[in-house]
Amino acid sequence: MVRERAREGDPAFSLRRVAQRVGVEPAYLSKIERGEVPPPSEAAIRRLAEELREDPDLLLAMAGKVSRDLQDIIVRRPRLFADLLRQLKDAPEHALLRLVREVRDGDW
Amino acid sequence: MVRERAREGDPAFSLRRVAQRVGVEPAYLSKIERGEVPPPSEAAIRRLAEELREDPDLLLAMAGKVSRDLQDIIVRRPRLFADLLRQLKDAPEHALLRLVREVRDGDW
DNA sequence: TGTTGTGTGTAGTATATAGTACACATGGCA
DNA sequence: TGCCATGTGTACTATATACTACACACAACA
Repeated sequence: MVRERAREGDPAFSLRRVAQRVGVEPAYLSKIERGEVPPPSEAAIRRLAEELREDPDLLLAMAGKVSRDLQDIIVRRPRLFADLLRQLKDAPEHALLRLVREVRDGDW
Repeated sequence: MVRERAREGDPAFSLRRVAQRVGVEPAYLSKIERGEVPPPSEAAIRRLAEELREDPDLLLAMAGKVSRDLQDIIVRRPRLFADLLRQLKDAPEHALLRLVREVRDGDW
């Protein structure tokens, strides 16, 4: 579903070639793509993301996972970030975007 | 380290009694407390937290884990929350507290 | 028409995770 | 001093995770 797009016209993105570059067995990648097996490790997902030029956080999310570095951020100040996330859980998209922008630009 | 405090003077918080109520073997709880084994499952940590009247997010964090419900919040909008968390990673405590408060009070 | 590349089915495996079961030494206290 | 509760050491185990290895059917193409 992700690879297929890159594959259009480019044989370098055949399942076998990608699997080879990523370092997993073709049969395994095939099963991953069809959701026939549970998602691979974070490390494998990261290599896959790099190979497909996709956002690792996005691919990890598709696998129901959260990047270890993000988990570590939360783990260091669990109550603060737990509160924040649960409060933002159902916030509308535009509000979140604004918040991210404001925090980034430092005006808060 | 957590249980010990509750234990002061209260024999209901002996390792064996707590283990019994939480539903794990005393020997296992002993090893957990001394860090001799890897942290238990999220479910076991939650039962332990309830028994000790501690914040589950805090105990999970001590185990290097992040609550599944928080992970799910991120997984639903990975890019937004990934950005936000990484930007807030090194933010000073007071700034984070203010942000949490502002978001909670709705003035943003 | 044979070989080359494609995706996939089946079977097996190494390692990690998440514990249990039981025995043992120690200290209080009746 | 016999008993009971405490915490802990050793040995084992079931299940999940994260894959590999190999065989197979199909399509193109030289």
